[in-house]
Amino acid sequence: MPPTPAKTAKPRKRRPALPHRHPRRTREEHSQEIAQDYVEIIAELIASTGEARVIDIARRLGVTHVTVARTIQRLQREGLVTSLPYRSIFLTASGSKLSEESRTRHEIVVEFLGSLGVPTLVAQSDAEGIEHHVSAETLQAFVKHLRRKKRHRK
Amino acid sequence: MPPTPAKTAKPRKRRPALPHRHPRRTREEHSQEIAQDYVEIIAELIASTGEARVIDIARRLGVTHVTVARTIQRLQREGLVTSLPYRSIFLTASGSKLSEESRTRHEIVVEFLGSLGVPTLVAQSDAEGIEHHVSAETLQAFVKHLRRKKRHRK
DNA sequence: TTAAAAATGTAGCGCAGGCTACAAATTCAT
DNA sequence: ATGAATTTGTAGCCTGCGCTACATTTTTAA
Repeated sequence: MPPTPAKTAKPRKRRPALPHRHPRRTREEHSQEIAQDYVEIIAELIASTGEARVIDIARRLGVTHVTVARTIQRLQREGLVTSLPYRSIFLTASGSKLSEESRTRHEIVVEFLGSLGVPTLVAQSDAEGIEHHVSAETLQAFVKHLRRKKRHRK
Repeated sequence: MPPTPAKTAKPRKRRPALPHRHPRRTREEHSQEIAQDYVEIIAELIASTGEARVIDIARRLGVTHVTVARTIQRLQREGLVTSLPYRSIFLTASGSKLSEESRTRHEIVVEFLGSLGVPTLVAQSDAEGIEHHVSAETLQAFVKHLRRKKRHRK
C-alpha cells in the first residue's frame, strides 16, 4: 500500500505539446456553411421564382427532399427561416441578413477568380467552397486586387 | 366516375425544375477534407518529431484523443495509414502521396494569399479551409499569378 | 369535379465527427 | 523496479447529414 500518497505530485517533464494551430470546431463550421448555402439558395429562389419550395432547394443541392426538410427544421430552430406545413419557406430578418452577406462574399470570390483567368463555370463552382473560408482580411485583399485590375484597365 | 381511365397518363406540365449547380455529396467531401488534414498533420509530425502519436494529432486539431483514434481507424480502413495498438501511426504509400499533394496545394495557397498582401498568419489559417476547394484550374491560376509577380519583381 | 401526379411530411436506418467516463497499457522519474 | 503520470483504448451517448420507404396533403390536368 502507498506509504506517502504524495498529495502534491510534482509535474513531470512532458513532450513539447505542440500548440494547435486553431481550435477547429470542424463540425460547427460545417453546419454553418450549410446554413449559408441554404439561405443563399432560398433568397435566390424567392427572387427568381417568387417562392422557395423544399423540392427546388433539394434539386439545387442534389439531395433528397427529406434532407432538405430536416435541415429546414434546424434552420427554423436557429431562427434563420420560417415555415408552415405544406407551405413554402421564408427567411427571417437574420436569415435575410445572412443571405445577403453570403451573396456579397460569393460574388466577390467569383469575380476575383475570374480576374485571375479562371473560367466562369469553374470560378462559380470553386467559389461555393472557397467563400466559406475566406476571412475578412482575405476578402479585403480580393477586393483590393480587383480594384487594382480595374484601375489599370482604364 | 372516370370514363376513360387513361392508362398512359400524359406527362403533366411541371415547374421548370432548375438544374442543380453540382451534385454536392457534401458528406463525402467533408470526410475527404478531414482525411487530407490528418495525413498532412501525420507527415508533419513524423518529419518534425520522428513519430505521429494520437495525442499530438489531437492537440493539433483541438479535439479529444478519442475522436482522433476513431478517425485513424477509418483512415486505416481506407488504406491511408497503418497503426498497431499503443504504437504510433504511419502513412501508407497512398497516404504519403495524398499528404504530399495536400502539402503542395497548401503551400501554393499560402504563398498566393501572401502575394496579395494577406498577413502570414491569416494566410495560413485561411489556406487550411481554402485548399480543399480549389480546383486544378484555379490552382494553376494561382501559380501563374505567382510567376507573374516574381517576374515583375526581378 | 376528380383522379393522378407532385410535393411535403414522418419513421427509421447508416455513417461520421464530436463528447465524457472509465479501463488498460506504456513511459518515465525517482 | 516501481508507482505515478501519460497515453491509448473502449463503451456509449449526441448531433448532423445522407438515404429509403411509406403516408398525407396539395396541385393540376382531364
